[in-house]
Amino acid sequence: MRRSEFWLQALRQGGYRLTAARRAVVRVLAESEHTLTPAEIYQAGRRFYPALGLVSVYRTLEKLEELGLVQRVHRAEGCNTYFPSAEGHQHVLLCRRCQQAVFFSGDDLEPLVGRLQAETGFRIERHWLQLFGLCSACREKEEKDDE
Amino acid sequence: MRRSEFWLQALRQGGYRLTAARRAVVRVLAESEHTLTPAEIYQAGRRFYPALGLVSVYRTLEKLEELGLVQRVHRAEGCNTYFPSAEGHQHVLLCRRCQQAVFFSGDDLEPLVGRLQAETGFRIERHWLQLFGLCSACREKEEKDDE
DNA sequence: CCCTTATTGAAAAGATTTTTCAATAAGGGC
DNA sequence: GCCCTTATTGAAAAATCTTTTCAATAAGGG
Ligand SMILES: [Mn+2]
Ligand SMILES: [Mn+2]
Ligand SMILES: [Zn+2]
Ligand SMILES: [Zn+2]
Repeated sequence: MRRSEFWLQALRQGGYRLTAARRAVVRVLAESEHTLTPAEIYQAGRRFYPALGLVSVYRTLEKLEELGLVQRVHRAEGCNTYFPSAEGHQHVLLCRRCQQAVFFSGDDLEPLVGRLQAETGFRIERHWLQLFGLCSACREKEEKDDE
Repeated sequence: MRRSEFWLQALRQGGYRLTAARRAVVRVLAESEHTLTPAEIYQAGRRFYPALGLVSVYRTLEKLEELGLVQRVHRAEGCNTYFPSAEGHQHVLLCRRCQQAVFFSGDDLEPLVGRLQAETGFRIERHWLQLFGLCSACREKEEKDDE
């Protein structure tokens, strides 16, 4: 099943109605390979549903986040971009130029977490890990710019 | 040398004047063990210098960040808290209840980064790592609340 | 002790997000 | 299919947070 269909179904099961506004937001974000701001989702969404309001973008994001389907992605330049949530324990690798986002897994923080719990007395409950760099397409473009 | 003295000296060397507003911000943030918002710095700063303006807090944070002395700390509840910068390669462990922040080092992400560069074609340049939990004091308080 | 000018706080402006509200339409029950 | 209830909508207003403007002030080199 496509991710957007799954999201629509999850919204329904969460007791929410399926509206044109929600369909537009889901269509834009569920299939995106890039993190998107509310304003970007709004712009893109209006191509599918021109009456879409920015308020409904915010409201739909809120519901998708609550259902665990969407996550907020923070960056140095701004903390209001959104992306489909990881499935299972994954984090994102982000291109600083084009905002492409790729999931990865396999961080092995257990030893570190264990050691720090012992040393600091904290009970460690969660962690954020994000990797930043340049995707291969942007690396080529950047080299071209340097000439 | 105390961290606040060092910061004042660094501001001077950066070509900035030492004013009462800057001294107040430095005094509050340099010795803090907790991440602080601009509004919290403003409130605390006014106890040392009642004429302090919120604008000067923002402007001082901007300079301290530019000099690499202060870093912004992001959390789920908000992305506008500040804390002294790590020295060398360190990250922070944060208490979700009292905002206490503790530096740590020793994350070993090299193997992961190497593997992902090969797999994805990204050139990975930096990473964010933050650990969240409960400090020991807050753990006790939370247990008491549960009774 | 000047003099230049960086810096200040207050107020205004900008940017982003949330709330309010009357109109609309989703979708369960018939 | 057709109601009827009420969740949802978009526009406008309000609330928040941050930045800019500006005339007054004070830092600090000479
Ligand atoms: Mn992990
Ligand atoms: Mn690290
Ligand atoms: Zn890229
Ligand atoms: Zn704590």
